[in-house]
Amino acid sequence: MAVSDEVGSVRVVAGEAMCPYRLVLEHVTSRWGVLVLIELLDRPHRFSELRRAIGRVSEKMLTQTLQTLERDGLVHRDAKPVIPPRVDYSLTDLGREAAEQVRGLAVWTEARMGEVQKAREVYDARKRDSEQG
Amino acid sequence: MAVSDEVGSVRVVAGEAMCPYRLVLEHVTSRWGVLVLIELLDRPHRFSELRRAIGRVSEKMLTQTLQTLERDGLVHRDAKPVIPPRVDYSLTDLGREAAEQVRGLAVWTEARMGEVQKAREVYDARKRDSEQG
DNA sequence: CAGCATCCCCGCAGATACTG
DNA sequence: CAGTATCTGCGGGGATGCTG
Repeated sequence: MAVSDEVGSVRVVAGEAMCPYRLVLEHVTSRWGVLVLIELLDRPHRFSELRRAIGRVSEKMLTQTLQTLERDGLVHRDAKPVIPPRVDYSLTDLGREAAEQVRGLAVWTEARMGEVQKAREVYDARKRDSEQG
Repeated sequence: MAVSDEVGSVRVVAGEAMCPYRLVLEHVTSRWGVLVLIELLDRPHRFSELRRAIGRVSEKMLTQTLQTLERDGLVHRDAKPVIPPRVDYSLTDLGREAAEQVRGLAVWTEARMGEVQKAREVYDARKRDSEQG
């Protein structure tokens, strides 16, 4: 078979076909990545602690998110060889830096959330007016 | 038709069924939202300027992102009634605050990108070893 | 408890065509 | 130029079941 027949099917993990800058940015700003980083900034967590703390995250997505962050060197995974298994996740130094940036965003969001919601109401009201009136 | 037949199809905009806090956070950390905010922090942009500046964003996604950010009161849309149409997008005061937080993340990412990539190589190498060796 | 494997849905996002 | 409208795929992500 010709090599050219293969290239079409060559596939890296979704989204990897972009510049490294955006790739890293997307990992730390990913839906669950953001929440994981913020939680871990507080203190190390076990897997199930993270699940409870974040809430409404599936096992699969949490695992996936943690693996991505670990691979990027932001999260440290400490699996203790005991029964039942116990795995602790914590931030690396690099991860702590990232998490602090993310926290800035989170703090801002919490502070301004009300204003955002008001802005939405204004926007929606205007839109209704321009459509009906 | 019974109302109960309808409820299944009742659908708000995707992802709206979550707490407002996360919702706002997801808008500003969204794939294109991040990049738009950063670009606009520099200066106001026209629609096509944004497209070029960001690169590889479809018209549709850019429009959608801008509408979301406008609705949230982060971006101001100034449509001038001229032909050909000219629309300028800029940050509101609220948007500027958000954008500055996002920029922190972007600056960090650019600075530490190299370390992240190294961490990945280490991770991948370890994984290969543990699988083969 | 912490994960992996599998199945499957639906919604994000790109492509295309059209409008003011 | 700056959008809307419509179609389509494919991959994110949830649900479930199983393993060490």
